[in-house]
This record gives sequence, structure tokens and C-alpha cells, in this order.
Amino acid sequence: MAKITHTNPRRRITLDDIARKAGVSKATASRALTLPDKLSKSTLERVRRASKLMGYVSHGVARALATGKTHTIGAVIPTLDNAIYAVSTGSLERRLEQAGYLLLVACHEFNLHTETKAVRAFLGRGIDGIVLVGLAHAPETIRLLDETRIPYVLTWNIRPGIRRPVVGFNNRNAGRVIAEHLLRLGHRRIGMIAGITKFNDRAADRLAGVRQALLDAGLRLPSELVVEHPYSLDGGTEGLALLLSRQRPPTAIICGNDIIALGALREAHIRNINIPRELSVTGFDDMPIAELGNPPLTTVHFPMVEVGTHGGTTLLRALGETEDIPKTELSLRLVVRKSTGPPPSRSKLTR
Amino acid sequence: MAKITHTNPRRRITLDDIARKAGVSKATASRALTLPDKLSKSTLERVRRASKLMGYVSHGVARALATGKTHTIGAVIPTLDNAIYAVSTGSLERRLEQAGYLLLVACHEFNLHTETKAVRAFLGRGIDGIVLVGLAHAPETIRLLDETRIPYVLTWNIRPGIRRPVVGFNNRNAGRVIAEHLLRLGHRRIGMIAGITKFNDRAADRLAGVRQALLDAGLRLPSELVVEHPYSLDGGTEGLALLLSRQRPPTAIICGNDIIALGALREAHIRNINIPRELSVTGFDDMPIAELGNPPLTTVHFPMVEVGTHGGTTLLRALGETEDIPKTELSLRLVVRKSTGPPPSRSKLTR
DNA sequence: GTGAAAGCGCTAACAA
DNA sequence: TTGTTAGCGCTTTCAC
Repeated sequence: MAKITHTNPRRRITLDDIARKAGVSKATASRALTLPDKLSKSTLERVRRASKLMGYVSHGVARALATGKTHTIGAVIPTLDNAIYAVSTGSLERRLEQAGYLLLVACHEFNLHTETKAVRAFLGRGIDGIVLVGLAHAPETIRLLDETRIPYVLTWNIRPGIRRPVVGFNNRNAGRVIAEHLLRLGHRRIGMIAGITKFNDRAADRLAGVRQALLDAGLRLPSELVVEHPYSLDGGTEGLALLLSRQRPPTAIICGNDIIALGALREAHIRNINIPRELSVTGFDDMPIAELGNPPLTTVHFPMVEVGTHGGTTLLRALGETEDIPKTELSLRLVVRKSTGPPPSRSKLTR
Repeated sequence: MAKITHTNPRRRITLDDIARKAGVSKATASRALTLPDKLSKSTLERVRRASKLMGYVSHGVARALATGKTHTIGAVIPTLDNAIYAVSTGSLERRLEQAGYLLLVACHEFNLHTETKAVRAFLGRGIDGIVLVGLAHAPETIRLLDETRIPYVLTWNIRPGIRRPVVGFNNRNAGRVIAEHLLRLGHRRIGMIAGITKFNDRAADRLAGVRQALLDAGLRLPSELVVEHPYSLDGGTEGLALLLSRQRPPTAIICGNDIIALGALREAHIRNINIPRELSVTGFDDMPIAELGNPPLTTVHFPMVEVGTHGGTTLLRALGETEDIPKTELSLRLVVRKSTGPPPSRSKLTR
């Protein structure tokens, strides 16, 4: 009689299976995978062989339920459409995967309510830690963070006196540094194409820093010389057009980031405005793409903490994963780009 | 005697808790959250109230263990440093979160072995579906996909006859279209700055398409006119330098993507080469940043399936989440950028 | 319509 | 060093 071979219905291989195969208890099989040193060489070897033979993969969900740890970190970022967040999220991912953690990503698209929802979803999913962007969050978000006592880190901005785990740089100071640079070049009428500051404390702080620097110099940042635009080429284009349409246009324009600056440079080119002879333009960030600026923008170094892992190292430390964390990663540099500055000129800007 | 109020050690609120509070069984409480229609209005209301009152959040891990579904999708992409992958991952995330799914992201940095590792990690974590980039994968990866029968989708490339779930466009045809465009303009000596084709079937197919178009026209793509460089400005810069250093340089250069094209344009500008009079340059993709090209590139529409959700819709359908999937999302357009073409000229390129 | 009880696959005391 | 025994918090038959 011919034997009928059924393709067995691909049942999941469990610890019980390999335990049985290896002739040990389930507990021992479990230990073989998590605490190998606690086992005798021979049993360890037997379990390993069985597990390899049967193609066993540990059931992470079950393990998570038993241990309370998912080895998963959640990051809620504004958007992946902005290269700066994409790149920093990538660096975070690299750091985490090194340490055996997986990264959940959610984007709130500059909506604080969406951010709260994402945090809640993460929490429900039992993540071990959470990364947020910026200092300003919905009260509900903060409450969730505090009540659940989940390890977390706020990124991309710091302010003196902040009592929470933060990583990044002081956007306010950075804004100030740029403004002071322009003042030193002799500019007295300075404008700014800021990012949208609503729900974005980084953008707001950069603006605040610029404003403060001018005040400290006995000058003002008049409201007609401040516009807020999205971080896009068109944002820069439209921003420049607006500022140049003022009665008394500025002699220097501080842009909220490099993309805006590139858009502004493009528009200036179209309008036949010579940069930097007739107008100074500064960028922000260190996007490689900024090299396309014409003329190229000059740079100033500005210290930034842990941009290389985007908070990953801080988080891992909080999770007790200290041993394999190289300390050297803890400090890197952000570059603030600026156009070489000319003294301000009367100019044909008002045309 | 004064009562001493202990801050209770923040034990997790479980279903048992709200069941007790609502005076029902755990099973009923569970139903209230997942099958509300199966309950009487009054009990449903009671459970809901209790759960709100105690601030209950369902334990996703436990639910996942019980149901076998995590409501999590894993995406393994090459890198978040390339804007094109960042943006498509963002669109995937948006689509998934709409449907109540979370997105795990891993980057393999163009290493097929790393990709396999990531897939395995995802599988262990019990993800419900998986998104990969490209058609070419390690045999081990394919085996995992097939053996576990996990719903998956391959993105960013399609080829006729492929029997797997794919989403994207035909890179080979796209390459051909570009080459034919240049041939039509009269070019006979065409070069290419391709992306790194190792582990990247999209880059390889674009190159293959160009090669085929030339062959079909009775021409060749000589090996000295093909260079492979990373998708970066410098890649374009160096690529152009190399191609122009050939004995007989090309009259047109096809770039593997927009960033390379921008780098090439920048280098051409520095070398005082007039584009497109002396040299044609074409890009690929539709990066907004490509607007910075000087001269601006013209565009040709090329059909791409589901770029708007990057496979998310396909995956959700496989997962049975059909009801809320708008069919209109299923087809969008990719734009292939090309420089306006001049007839080829003798030129000063050989200088 | 609701409850009791049996798991999902794993880890972690506690014993031996 | 290894095994036994309880769970982790939820869903899901199967009775009632």
C-alpha cells in the first residue's frame, strides 16, 4: 500500500517542538536561546541542532508578552518628505538595529493631535521607548509619556533648563548666531523666511533667536520682513518675492532651512539679483543638496548632540543596553550655512 | 486616623479590571471592544464607560498573541538617505496608518544579506505583511517569503512575466524611452552615468533599457561610456568628468537619477559647457529638487502603479482590509525628466 | 446576550 | 544544570 505523504499544514514550529526533538524541557530549550551559559555544553548543542534542523524562529510576540519587552522603539516624526527628518530617522534606525531593536515610524505631518494618536498607538503596541521631534507637544502627549513612564527622548531642539531627556541643538542660539553674523557684515535691515512656526518649536526658536540678536543690537525685526513658508523650494521663492515687494526691502535674508534658501537663490537668479553683492542669503542645516546654491553658501560650525544616532544612544542607555554603546558617538556637529556676506548696498531690489 | 494614600505602583489596567468595574465577565469586556454589535446596548455602554474611566488601553502584544495578527507591516528599504525612498516610505506609512496599521522600517543599505536579516527579524516579530524594494533578492529572502506565506509586495520595479505581487513601473522600458528620445534628437554617441547596479535591479534595468534601445537602433553603448556612481551630487560630478575624459566623449548623457543629473549639470556649468547646446543631459524620477537644474529639465510622463501608497493598498487588500480602500489610488504617474535635446554637435567637450 | 475556561508561545520563579 | 508550574493579557470556542 502506497504511503500518502501529506504536505503538513505548515504549523508554526514552537519551543515545545524543538524541546521534544532535543529531549529536554521547554524551559531548557528556552534557556538555550536566551541564557546559553546556564546550560551544559551537550544539551545546549542538542537544542541548537534541533532548532536549526526544524528551522525554528522564536515567536517575538509571545516572548514580548512574557517579558514585557518588545525590543521595539517608536519614532514619531513630522514627515519623511523632509530630507532632514528622513536622514536622522535613518541614522536612528541604524543605531537601533545594531542593538537588536526594531524601529516603528509614524509621521504626524505637523499635527500635534496626530502625534498624540501615534504615541498612544505605540504605547498600546508595547514599545520599549519613544522618540519625538521637538520640545512642544500636546499636553495629552506629555501626560502619556509621564504616566506610562516610558523611556523617551525629544530631539532636534534643546533649551536651557529643560528637565526632559533631549538631544539636538539650541535652535534659538543658532538663529542668533546667524543674525549676528549678518550684523557683523554691516547689515541693518534683515528679513527672514521662516518655516511654519505653528506646531514647530524648532522653526519658532530660530526666529526667536534672530529677533533677539537684532534687539540686542538695538535693531528690530519688523513684522513686514518676516514671512512663514513651508520648507520647500516654492516656499523660498514666494518668500523672497514677498520680502522684496516691501516698501523698504531687506539687505539680507535669513532662511529657515537650506531648501528655502535654495528656492530664494533660484528666485534671485531669475530676478537678476546678484547674490551676495546686492543681497545676502543664509541657509540652515547641512543638506548636501545645498551645494547647488549659486553662489555656494559658506558654513559655520554649530555643536549638536548626538545627531549621528538621533537619540538612539540616549534611549538605549535608558533601556540598560549600555555595554555596546561607544561613547564617541555622543557628539557631532551641525553646520549652519550662510552666504558670504557683503556690506549692505542700496540696490535695485525695489524694482 | 488619617488615611495614607499610596501612589499605587502604576499597574497596568487590564481587561479584567474594567470587566470587574463594569460587572461583566472578561469575555464580555473583550467583545465590547472588538465585536460591539454582539452586545446589548446597556452592557456595551457600561463597559465603555468603565474603560474610559480607568483609561484602559488594550495590550496589543497580548491581543497579537491571541489573534495571530499584529497590525504591523514591515518595510525593508535600501536607505532613508535617498529622498525617493524616504518619500515613498512616507506615503506607505500614511496609507497604513489610515487602515490602523503601524509601519516597521529597516534599511539594508544596498546589502542583500542585511535585507535577509531584516526580513527574518520582521517575521519573528509577527508582522502581518512585508514591503521590499526591487525584484532581485537573496534566495534566502525569497525562501522566507514563500515558506512563511507572508503577504508581501515588491516595489519600484516590474518586469513582464513576474509572478509575484509587484508594484511600480518598468525601469527597463523607462530607460529605453529616454534613450529613444535622445536618438530621435539625433544623438548617436550616448553615455550613461548609471547608479550602482550591484544589488539594485532598478538601476540595472534602466541601464539595460538604454542599451537595448541603442541596439535596436543599430548602435552600441560602449563600455567606456558607461560608469556607475552613487546617487549623489558627487556621483554626477565624477561621472561627467569621467565620460568627458574619454577619447570620443558622448554628445548626450543619461543619468541614473535626478541627483546624479544635478551633479552633472553643476559640473558642466563649472566646465563652461553649454547644456543643452553642447551636451544633452537627462534625469530620472521627479524629485522636486530637480527644478534647480540649470537649464530646467523637460518632462515625459511615464506610468507607475501605486506610487501614491507604495504598495500599501496592495498589501491591505491581501490582508482582507478591502472595504476602505479607494480604488482611485491604484494608479499614479512617475515623471521622467529629460533635458531638451539639441542635435549633437562637434563641441569643445574634448578639451 | 453572556460567562467559564482553554489556550496563543514564551519566560521566570521555584524545586529538584 | 534541568524540570515543573504559573502566568503575561487577550480572544474564542462552547455552554448556558
